[in-house]
Amino acid sequence: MKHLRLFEYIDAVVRAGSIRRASETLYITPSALDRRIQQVEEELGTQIFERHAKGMRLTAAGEIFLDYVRRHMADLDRVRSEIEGLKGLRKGHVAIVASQALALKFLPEQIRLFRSRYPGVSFSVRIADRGEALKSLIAFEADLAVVVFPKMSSEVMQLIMVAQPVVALMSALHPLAAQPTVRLSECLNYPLVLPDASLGVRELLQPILIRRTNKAQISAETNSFELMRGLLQDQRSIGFQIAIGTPDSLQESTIISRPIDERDVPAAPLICAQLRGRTLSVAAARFADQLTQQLDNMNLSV
Amino acid sequence: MKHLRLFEYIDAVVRAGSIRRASETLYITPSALDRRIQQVEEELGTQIFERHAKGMRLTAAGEIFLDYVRRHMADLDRVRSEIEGLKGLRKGHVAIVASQALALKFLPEQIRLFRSRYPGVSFSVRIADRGEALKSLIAFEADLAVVVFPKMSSEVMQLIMVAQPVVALMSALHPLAAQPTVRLSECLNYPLVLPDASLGVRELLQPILIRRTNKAQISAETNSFELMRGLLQDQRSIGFQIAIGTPDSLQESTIISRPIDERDVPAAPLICAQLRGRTLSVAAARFADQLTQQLDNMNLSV
DNA sequence: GTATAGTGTTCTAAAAAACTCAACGCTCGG
DNA sequence: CCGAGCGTTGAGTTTTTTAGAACACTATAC
Repeated sequence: MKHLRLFEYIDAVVRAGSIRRASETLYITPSALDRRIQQVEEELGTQIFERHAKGMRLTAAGEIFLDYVRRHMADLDRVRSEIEGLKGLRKGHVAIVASQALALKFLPEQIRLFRSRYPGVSFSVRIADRGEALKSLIAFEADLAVVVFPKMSSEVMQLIMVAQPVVALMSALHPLAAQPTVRLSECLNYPLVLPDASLGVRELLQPILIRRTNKAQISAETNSFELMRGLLQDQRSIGFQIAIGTPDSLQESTIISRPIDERDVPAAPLICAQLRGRTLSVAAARFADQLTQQLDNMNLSV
Repeated sequence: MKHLRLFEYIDAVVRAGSIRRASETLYITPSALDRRIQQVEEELGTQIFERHAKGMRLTAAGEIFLDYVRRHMADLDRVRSEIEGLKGLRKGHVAIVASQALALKFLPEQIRLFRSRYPGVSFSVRIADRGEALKSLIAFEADLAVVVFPKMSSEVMQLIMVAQPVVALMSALHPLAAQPTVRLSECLNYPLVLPDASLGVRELLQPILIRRTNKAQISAETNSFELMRGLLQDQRSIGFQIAIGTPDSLQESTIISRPIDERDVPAAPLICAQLRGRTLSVAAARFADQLTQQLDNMNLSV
């Protein structure tokens, strides 16, 4: 929409941190950008930005105004979506930020399912760690967050939570692959490939591993489950993941998962959340419905 | 603010009901107005207005969009107010819609009290009947409503309610003026000046009067308490009002009030309300605080 | 029926706003 | 002390918005 170009300008300047950098992403000149910001400040009767030698920082008034700007932009998206919704959700967009565990299987399946019913709805999915995911919600960059073991804040509203058991990942040719379930102590006999601190699973394992630190041999730490699966091809190493993020054993995968005995490792909370007080677009709200329903079913079957 | 001129245009067209009438209040030509509306409709991909021979009516999509427009105009007011609030509420505005009973004493006192603390805050007060008052809230024309015996809707949020006893009004020279309190049956011996159906007090009296319709002699019905007080100068007639709306007996008023026995007439609910889900401006919120506090004190002392 | 008064709309040109380009003054870090 | 980055300004250009008059349409009154 034409009339909120000004809002996009302000938002861009905040994100870029300076007029000149923002002007590049906006494809306009710094002078034009500067003038419009000055105009707003004049209309408000207050400085929105502190001018600094290396850029612009928001003032207290600017923080208030930025919040208004972002809410306003997100709200217009919702309005457009609702208007489209009058015609049966033919168009729409859902912006998701999610933990890595969901990138392999869960989200692709869910999006495929949703788009089979609503082909006109498009998706943008950003994979991020738990901290960044919630930040994205607050900055109105994402409609929904699906995150493993997040540290919740009061600004974020939890839509559903399911407990996800932690599983051990290994090559199909691994000695432990023959067992239906494994004990954590068995895993410690093999080299471990651990998720790093940015991932939720690690936070669950950490206190347990510390107690047995002399037994465990940590061969690698990574923030990429893809890399982890690659390392497991040595047929010796063992990795960890939550159940929902494991490769589908039906497909010809060389990596398999085995549940870890519940007594050894507690389940990981997986939550779906949105920004508190925000009204989601029709498309996002309906996708959230689908997610909560599917996750709920999953919860019951476990 | 410059960038929401478009919003004001749309709002004005809705209020005026036609482009030409709206263009007069906006001081622009109908053609300019028409073009910008068409531009919005093109950007939204939908008609916002139904074109009718005698004007424009909102479509379903238009209703959604108008709600967005009005919410955001009100929200910008709040944002500006909050920014001013950073400097100690030096400026601000509160728009009130209230029942007639409050126009004589209560609201003037409250506004005087508030402005003694915050001289920079201005007020606009519209006196309206119960139906119109709530409509004003919903149309974002007023921040707060103070109404006698309103029929609440789910869109409106009640901030406080106090029970207001109904009192009889009469000349200071009236036969009943000698008594500290009166019974309703005593009043029926005199000509009655009744508030009309648009006023809350009438709704309380109506079922009681119907039962004694043969005894009561109704000399006048009016929607103006001012007129009522004028009619009472005959030293015979009796009028009705809620306690908060009666003239101050300390001042040299020729009209006095006497409580009616509680067994005869139930108390009238007086409520202060705002639009549900709306965040008030700093000034309006603080005035609402004052109102609820004062009303609450009043409630305890009764 | 037909005139009429109201409506939305389109065409033109003019006014206003937004933007570009080039230059300036400033502050920081090497 | 200098250079790289920053925000800012002035003059000129482009785009957007508005004005004014004319047109097409539809209810309503006569």
